[in-house]
Amino acid sequence: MPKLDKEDFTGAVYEIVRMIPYGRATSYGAIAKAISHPNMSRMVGRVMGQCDSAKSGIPAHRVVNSSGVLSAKEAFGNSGEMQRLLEAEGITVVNDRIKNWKAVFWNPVKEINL
DNA sequence: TAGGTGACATTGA
DNA sequence: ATCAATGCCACCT
Repeated sequence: MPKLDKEDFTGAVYEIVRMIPYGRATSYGAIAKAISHPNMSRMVGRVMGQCDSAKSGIPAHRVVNSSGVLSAKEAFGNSGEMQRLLEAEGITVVNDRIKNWKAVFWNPVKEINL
């Protein structure tokens, strides 16, 4: 398995997030697993927080926690910006939670190994 | 250099 | 639904 430096880890996370299809979303843990680091969900979150989603072209709004809750919305400059972006893609969000999360969830591991 | 604290989490009770 | 325990890394003192 590939040994990832912190920069490589960051880059890997970026790639995964960019792969997320329109109208879908995934979780931090899923991304961590996708790069062979099942316990680094929080690091993924940290990377997302540091990355400038708008500038990097990374749809960070498609990344939520395992329950489909928008934990990161405040990182978008707050005020439901994240929710708005998701709804713009056809994802329904209620009380900071993605509706029908099970169906919206996108599994990166499947796509990568494929 | 070493140690302590925090983080966009996850899981189980 | 809410609370507590766990674990890994990055950053600051």
